Amino acid sequence: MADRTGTFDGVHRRNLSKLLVLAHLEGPLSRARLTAETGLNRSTVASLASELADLGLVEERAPDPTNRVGRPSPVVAAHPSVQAIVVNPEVDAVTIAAVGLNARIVVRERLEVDHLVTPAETADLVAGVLARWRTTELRDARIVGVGLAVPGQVRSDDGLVRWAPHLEWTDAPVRELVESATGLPAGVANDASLGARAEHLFGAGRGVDDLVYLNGGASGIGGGLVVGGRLVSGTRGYAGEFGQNRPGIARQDDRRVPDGVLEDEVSRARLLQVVGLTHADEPTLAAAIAASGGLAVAEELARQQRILATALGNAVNVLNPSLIVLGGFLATLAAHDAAALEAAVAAQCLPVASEGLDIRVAELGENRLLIGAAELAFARLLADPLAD
Amino acid sequence: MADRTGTFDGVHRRNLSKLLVLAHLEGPLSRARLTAETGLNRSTVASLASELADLGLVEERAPDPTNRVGRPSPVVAAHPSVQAIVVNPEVDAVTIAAVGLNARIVVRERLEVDHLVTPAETADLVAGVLARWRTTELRDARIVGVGLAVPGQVRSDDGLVRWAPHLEWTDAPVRELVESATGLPAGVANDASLGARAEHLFGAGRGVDDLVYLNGGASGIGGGLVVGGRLVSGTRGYAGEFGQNRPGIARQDDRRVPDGVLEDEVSRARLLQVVGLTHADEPTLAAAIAASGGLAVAEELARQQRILATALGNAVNVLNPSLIVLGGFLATLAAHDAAALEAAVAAQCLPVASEGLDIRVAELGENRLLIGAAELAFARLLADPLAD
DNA sequence: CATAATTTGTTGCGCTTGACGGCAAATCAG
DNA sequence: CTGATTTGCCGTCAAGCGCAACAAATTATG
Repeated sequence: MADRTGTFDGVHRRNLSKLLVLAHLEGPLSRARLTAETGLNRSTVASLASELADLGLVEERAPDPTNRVGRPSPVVAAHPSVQAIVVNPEVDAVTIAAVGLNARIVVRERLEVDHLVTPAETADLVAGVLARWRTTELRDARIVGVGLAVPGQVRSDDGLVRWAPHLEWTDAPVRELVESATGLPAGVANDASLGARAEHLFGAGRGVDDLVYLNGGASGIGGGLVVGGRLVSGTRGYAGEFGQNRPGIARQDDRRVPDGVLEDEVSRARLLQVVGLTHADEPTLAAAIAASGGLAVAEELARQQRILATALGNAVNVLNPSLIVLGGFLATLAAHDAAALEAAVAAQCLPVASEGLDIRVAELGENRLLIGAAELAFARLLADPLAD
Repeated sequence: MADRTGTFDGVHRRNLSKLLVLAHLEGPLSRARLTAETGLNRSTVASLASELADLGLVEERAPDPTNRVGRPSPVVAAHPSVQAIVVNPEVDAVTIAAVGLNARIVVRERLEVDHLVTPAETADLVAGVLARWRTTELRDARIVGVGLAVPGQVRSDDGLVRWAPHLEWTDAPVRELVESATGLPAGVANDASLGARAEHLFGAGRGVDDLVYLNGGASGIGGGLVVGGRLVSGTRGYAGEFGQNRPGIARQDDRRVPDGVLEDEVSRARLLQVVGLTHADEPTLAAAIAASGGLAVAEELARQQRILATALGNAVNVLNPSLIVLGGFLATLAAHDAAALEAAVAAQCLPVASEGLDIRVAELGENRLLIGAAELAFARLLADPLAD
């Protein structure tokens, strides 16, 4: 009905939210820091914090021993037993984990599969694992929801997976399937977007308000963008598909695919091929590249960097971010000659737009998607801790 | 010091702001509609509205005669005598106008110049015109600030014009110059960004939360983007420079400039050339194109559409907007064969991303930049009507 | 033309909730 | 052990919104 914005109740809820978000994002914080951070009154923070504690959403612990003058301030921490179940279905496995409100992974299980899982199978797998965990690791946990990171386009309204090419899912109502299998509210989003969110909140993009994130995987390039501190989803949730872009290619002989898209030209498969591997994880590929002194390898790296630089330059012109975060094989590609990439990007965009632009490698490891997906499940709670 | 967010005072200020913004954007509104729109209580709206009236920011008029049952509701309208001075320096002229809080242009004057104006000259021109107006048209006006729309890159922190190539301004502190010449607070921004803001708030993009705006001018292509209902400025304010992008060009012989950018390939000058004109305003160019049955003209239009479609497809992949607004000669280019352009864009981006995508022509005429610039001047007032 | 129905302004009251100030508590410096 | 400093705790205060009852102004109905 009414969105309580503008009323007193709304203020209260927003203040609770603000505290909980701080505890969630910044980790354990003293009450004193919370008052400083929120600008609220000491007494107000005290009452809000104890309200959150009563709700079981935060723990108030004894003060940390600090070496400063004055009365020690109790530490407020997001309650670790408030948890989200997160799911990442892939071609060869389904990873399921539980993530605490303190953003730490509690349990994690990778279920290898010998065939492509269907949406219904995925839901059943989640329900099964959850039922087992509920009697063991998560006996005392309070599970607030499920977040799914899906390699495909997900409609944000209803979580419908419109198309996940590698899983061969089309218009899959996986959100509803998971909700009815588990009895928990679920959220679904594109995996790369969730990676962007994770890197923004907990990784290389901490505290940065405008960033572009690109991840290079085995099957293509995905991404996400943060504008003004908020993850961009677009109208329907399909934003961030950098891999499908067609960047300019200045040298005609740099092109491999006629009318190809970015991920046709800048691809992990081509890197593997040129170093003579068929399958390899990222460290192995990076090592192989570093070890190789071959001209062909150097050529291919330079070619891919040139095309990537144009794509990044385009993004910089349009979005004027202060940071570009590269993950997966794009991190390997960038790390190989970071200065060259930075220079190429700067050369391909408006001079002022690249001022103060930083290009960094993603920090979070393989848990990135899980942490991002947990944000989906925590979103409601964080936005309004009183919304049951 | 503290940003009063989260306190009661903050609620009050936000509510005042909400009402004023509604009156500003939606035009005159009944108090009844305001209560519905804000979700606040009748009595609250009454008190807020009369507070705004006391501040001289809105007028409360007698009810409009409506044919509906029930007691008529007084109409609240943004006060037209609360005004902004707006300035648009160009190569051949400086346009100065006064815009009311009701978003209507009160006075407008185009001062032709026979040389490139300097920032200091611009400031003097503004101060001179303003002084004259203050004794005539604007005798009873309450001028709250100045907004400048500059064709160049403007740093958002301090309004420094980093580079305006056609005006030949470099690192021009035009904001400070105007502020000290007029004694009014001033804001400066890129002209195309302000065009995007105007089209978003009052033009083809009304009510649309995610849109991309591209304007084709004589000297290039500028643009702006709205994400989640907010104009994107980027870290330093340089966002929206679509004209400097390098989109993929599938057919090699479509390229005119080696390693050229979008505005090298998709250009008004090339259109003029192919129809055999040297100078023409937009209607003249459009008429010439429509009149010409020549193959060369059709070829050039199709070529430019192809390249534009790739650039737009890239933007759609990344931003998933629900609307693309085209202005200037890009509107002419699009109108020539709208279906072809839509199809080409859809073919160049992820299928789901173009679902429900609309491509429209800009609605606001030559006053677009002025109305956008007024938003700069009104921003403070609208965000916090009590902030003196 | 009179009465009913409907919508909305007006008024006074109450309640929620954050700010404020005084005091106590807990630490460190010397 | 004393003073300084920081912070928690508690009682009081007040700003401002919701609410409900009533009044006012219009249309619908017979």
